[in-house]
Amino acid sequence: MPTDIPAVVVDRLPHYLRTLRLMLDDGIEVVSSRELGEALGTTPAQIRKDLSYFGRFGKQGRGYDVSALLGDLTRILGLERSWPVVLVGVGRLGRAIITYPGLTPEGFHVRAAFDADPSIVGSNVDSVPVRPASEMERFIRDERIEIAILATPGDVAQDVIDRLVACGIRGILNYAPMTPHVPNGITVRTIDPVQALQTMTFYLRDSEEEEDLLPKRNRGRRGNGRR
Amino acid sequence: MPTDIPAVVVDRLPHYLRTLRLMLDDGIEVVSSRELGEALGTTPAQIRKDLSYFGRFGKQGRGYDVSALLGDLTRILGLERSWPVVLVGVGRLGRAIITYPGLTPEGFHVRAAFDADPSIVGSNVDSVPVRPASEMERFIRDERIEIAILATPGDVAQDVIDRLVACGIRGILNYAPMTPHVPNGITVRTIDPVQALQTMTFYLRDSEEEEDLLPKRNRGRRGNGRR
DNA sequence: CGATGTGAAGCGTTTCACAGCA
DNA sequence: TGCTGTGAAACGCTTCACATCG
Repeated sequence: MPTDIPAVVVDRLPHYLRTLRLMLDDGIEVVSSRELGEALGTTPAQIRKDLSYFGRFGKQGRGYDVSALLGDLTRILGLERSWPVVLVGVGRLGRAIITYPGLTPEGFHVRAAFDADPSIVGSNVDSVPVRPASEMERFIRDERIEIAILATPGDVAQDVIDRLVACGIRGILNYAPMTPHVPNGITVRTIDPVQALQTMTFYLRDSEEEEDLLPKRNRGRRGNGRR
Repeated sequence: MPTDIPAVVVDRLPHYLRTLRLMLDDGIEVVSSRELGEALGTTPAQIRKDLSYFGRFGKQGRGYDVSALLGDLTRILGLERSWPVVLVGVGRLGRAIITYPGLTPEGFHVRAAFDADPSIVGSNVDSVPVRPASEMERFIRDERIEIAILATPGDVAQDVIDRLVACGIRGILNYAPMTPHVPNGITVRTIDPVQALQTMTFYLRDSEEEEDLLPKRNRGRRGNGRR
């Protein structure tokens, strides 16, 4: 398996996974890169090139065996096993994340949640124990946890990130609206709905003028959001 | 203002905004591209190049006036006004989104929520009225709403997207775990924590072997997640 | 002198086009 | 014949390096 895969390629693999599962559920056994591309909104060439980074999975003249490719991608992404995670910050958002039923079926198990507020420490959220922030490092080290979900306010997020990294966390799913700084080798993904909305408004900016049917100075074609 | 801006550039502007606000709060009046780059985890060159797509905002020998640049970026992104949005799908996730206090201060106002379930139609979530899905199109058209937040189950999401697009929605913030298909000119941003986690596991995949201190065949440097 | 704005170079990703194989 | 896998071309983004100017 090649040692340097473009990050954009890795980012697309979960999409492939999801679509292949749907196809398997529909009883589709073989799929061509053209068909997969249509389902995913990409080009056949991109799918073939992406997969070629990891090996040769197709049968010429036929396409890809859905079930086999599903298995291969699952293994490539490291999803044949389950992953324990911790959550930091048990506010409104943190609770919603713990309660979200989509993580467990994908193999991500929230083992503990941490918060600085003594009034909620000791309680349970959806059977996940809330522990004091001071015990965070020990728990992560003892349980050999590598993934953390961060749902604290933005102003303490960087401190928490530094602590997480120091005790062995290697992947952080960040819900705090801030710019995370981490050393090389640590993967951070930030989920930020406001940021997403703020990029959309750029493209919507002055559309009301167009809607008013006033044929002003001809507005040039503006780039649209990808996908 | 140029008519074709790379999408990656637009995606970064909200980050710039956020950081500039923090700097303004800290009383910083002037910032150089080097300082901004450090705060953002990018290079000075990228910031200068990004900004250059929209005009000339800096003073040579000095840097950028924080407050002025903030205003310019706010205008560029179309954020000097507030944006009405609708939410579709009032399940656990939909409620969490409505309840999330971060949208309103940024100027995004959820005007109505829609759901097919008659048992919740007519209720309010955090003072947002839940209306029947059948009234969705009329409401969007009457109120001239351009942005929708989608929080339905994945299997109905594409149908909803088609309806949204048909009645004038131009930007969709998609929380459904699926691949959205939209015509050109419609902006979709998908928020998918599972996808984010699944890309992280790729980089963590076989780290336990390394941890076990068994000096196996030398493992090459593997690419890490950007940022 | 210090920092911007920007052509041009460098680099990474996507697309093309076709050889090779079932 | 049909579709994969893949070098090579095309494209787009990032980085460089410097002329320019307060």
